[in-house]
Amino acid sequence: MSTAIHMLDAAERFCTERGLSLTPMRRRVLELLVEAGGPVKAYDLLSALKPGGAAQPPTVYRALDFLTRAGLAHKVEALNAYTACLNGHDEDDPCTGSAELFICESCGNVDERHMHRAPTDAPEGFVITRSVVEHYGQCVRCAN
Amino acid sequence: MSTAIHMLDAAERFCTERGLSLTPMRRRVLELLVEAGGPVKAYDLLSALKPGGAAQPPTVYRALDFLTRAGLAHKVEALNAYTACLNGHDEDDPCTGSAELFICESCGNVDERHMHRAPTDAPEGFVITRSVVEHYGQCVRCAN
DNA sequence: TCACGTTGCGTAATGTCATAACGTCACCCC
DNA sequence: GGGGTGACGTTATGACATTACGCAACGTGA
Repeated sequence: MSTAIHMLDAAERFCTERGLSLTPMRRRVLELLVEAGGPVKAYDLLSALKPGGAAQPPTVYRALDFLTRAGLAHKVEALNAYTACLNGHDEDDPCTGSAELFICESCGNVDERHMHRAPTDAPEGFVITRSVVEHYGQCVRCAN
Repeated sequence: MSTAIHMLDAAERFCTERGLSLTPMRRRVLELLVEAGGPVKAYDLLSALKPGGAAQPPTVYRALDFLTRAGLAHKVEALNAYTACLNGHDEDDPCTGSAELFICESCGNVDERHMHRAPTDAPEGFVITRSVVEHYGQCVRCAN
């Protein structure tokens, strides 16, 4: 799958440009997320990392923390899982950290939109710093 | 606070009308959520229930499951916490289960809007069954 | 009236998700 | 070459949630 390689290369460039260090461990975790193509649990990543050095929880959580801070991955709150950011990080469209996720409960696929719109019906004067928006249902393939 | 009592009475009527049984345990948990006026952790509810019979996790989780299914409470996914549904359940505006939450990170207050709008930018043909929408930031009082 | 299914809750144990606290190593930089 | 910093290993623990089993209360229909 060349798209996966492309995404990793893009991530590499993305980090270099910003002085972030995409270490082997972080790159490996991102690679696993990209390969999965959907939400992955932290402990599943942990298992996947094992063959080649016994990894402990903090290792993978630190990597996930870096990736989510950098905008290269998102946490799926309602699943306690993590997914690679689908955005091309090689364009001038860096991920802001507030993505709108569409999660298919049948095939596990995740589609991602970046929120351009602010909620029109926010309480008077409420200042939003972070949003969690996750839609669950069925993608077009599974709905039929 | 008479609003709390009003909310519990409304919940009582809401359940009666629908053949749901708001048992003492469920009522007590809802009461604690209403009193808190913001997100509460399951284990905090558990502690609050203790004096008067040692409660175990399943007890409170069962009550929360009932309340969320009935639409009387919501889970705040990003906090692993629960909050009473602010909607008046005595009007013809039953909670659909998909609320949009505005959570103040300073004072912990939660404001709630019901989503009337569907996302305009959903993937082609995606059928949404459930949405999680949580905005974090500062309410108008804390922002100043 | 009694057998039977259903519902709600008690209880013990366990599973799952995440972090704290500490040490070490490599690197950079003056 | 001392000192700060960042990344990661390691051990232990904390925080959140569920499984599995049992029993009592209640309603229903034979």
